[in-house]
Amino acid sequence: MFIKNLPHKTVERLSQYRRALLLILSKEKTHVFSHEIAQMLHITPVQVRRDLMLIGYSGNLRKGYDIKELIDLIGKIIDSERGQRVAVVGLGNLGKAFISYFKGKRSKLSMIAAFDVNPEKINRVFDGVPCYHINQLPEIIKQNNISIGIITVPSEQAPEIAEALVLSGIKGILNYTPKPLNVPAYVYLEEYDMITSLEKVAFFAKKNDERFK
Amino acid sequence: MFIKNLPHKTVERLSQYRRALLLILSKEKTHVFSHEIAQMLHITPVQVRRDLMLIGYSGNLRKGYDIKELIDLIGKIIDSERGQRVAVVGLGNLGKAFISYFKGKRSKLSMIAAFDVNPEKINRVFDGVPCYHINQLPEIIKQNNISIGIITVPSEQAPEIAEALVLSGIKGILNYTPKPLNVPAYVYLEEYDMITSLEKVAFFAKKNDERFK
DNA sequence: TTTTTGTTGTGAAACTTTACACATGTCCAC
DNA sequence: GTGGACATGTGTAAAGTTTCACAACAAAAA
Repeated sequence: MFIKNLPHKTVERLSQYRRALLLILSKEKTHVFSHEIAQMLHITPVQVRRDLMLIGYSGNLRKGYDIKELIDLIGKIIDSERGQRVAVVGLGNLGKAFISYFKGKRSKLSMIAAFDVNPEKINRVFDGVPCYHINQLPEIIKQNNISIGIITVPSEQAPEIAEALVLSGIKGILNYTPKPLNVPAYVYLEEYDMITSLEKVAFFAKKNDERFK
Repeated sequence: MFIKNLPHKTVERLSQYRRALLLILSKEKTHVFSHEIAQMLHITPVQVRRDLMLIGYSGNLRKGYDIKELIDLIGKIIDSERGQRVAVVGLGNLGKAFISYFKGKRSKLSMIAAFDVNPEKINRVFDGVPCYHINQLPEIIKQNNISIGIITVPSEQAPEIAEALVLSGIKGILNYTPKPLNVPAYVYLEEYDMITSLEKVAFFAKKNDERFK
């Protein structure tokens, strides 16, 4: 399913809508209003309607949106039909956290492999995900047609990991190290830095505090 | 130090500038150009200059920006003079990851406490941070004047934790659970959802892949 | 039948963030 | 000194995102 140029923020919210909707779907409740979705995510109803407009979904004027239909439509848009396989590089606390969070979430995304250098972790299975030595990365990525890589190694090693991932044919990278990475344009890169978001919270908390004093 | 309404994105970048600058500061290199900073973070030089303009910092036309001065100025703006104390609620993999990431980063932020319900973790020290039972949260938060809380508990428990944090006088919350929280306006709330960002990467990776095919 | 109520869908405005374009200034080379 | 090379600082435009305001409409109530 194709929608021309869906905004980044809308894509994020669609993922959240779907998860929220899955939680409230039941025999008794088959429809939902924009203000109900909005309330669950603490955003405005207009925002919800605008997002749904962008994906071309129409609700019922009196009953709201058909929950099941909407879940399916979001799936058609954000999921890949054939599914996508994911690997975590770096099985430290953060890598493990990701795998645990992921577990049980039914999804078109499947966590296939983890990589590390620690001999105690290699060739063992963590929460259903096998861990390999980083040397095997190209081989495993290619064999299993893994298209998404999550980098949770110490930041000094992030660039070489990214390069290895790119050379192995990865399509998207989620980088949790503070080291900004360089990848070709055909690889989608998302960077997230925990320290930065903590410093941001600290800044606005301080500011809020002054403002409300 | 006060700057009127610094944009959110600028605050995030300032935190990143500072970290990048700390890495390159040395006897030999005392100044830096906007395009050098830009290159390190993979953004445009104009963006860097605009951010520095917003915080009122002027560089030297020929030598660029004085690294040390700039680091100090950023500190004056984003740090709180008296420092801020941080606690992690939920000492699972994610909570541990946060503490480890944090360790060693000199900063005006100090990680003071962790909370959990698992008896094996309570009253032990992880990476220099003591872990308490969640029942002790209000007491410890108040006694230690902790102003920032990071929530890394299972998502069902997030709302009650948030409420406890707010009642204990917290000023900012960083929520890593997918459960959107409700907090009063005087508490700054930042939400980050790992699954959503993974689904986002998956979506744009898929799209990129189609585009470059 | 008519009015009231409450919802969706959306053009247009407002706000936020980034990029362009270029005036200004400094140093170096000649 | 005069011109060239190269930075900074910034008005303004552009792009991205959210919100306002309201038309359109369906069902229930009067």
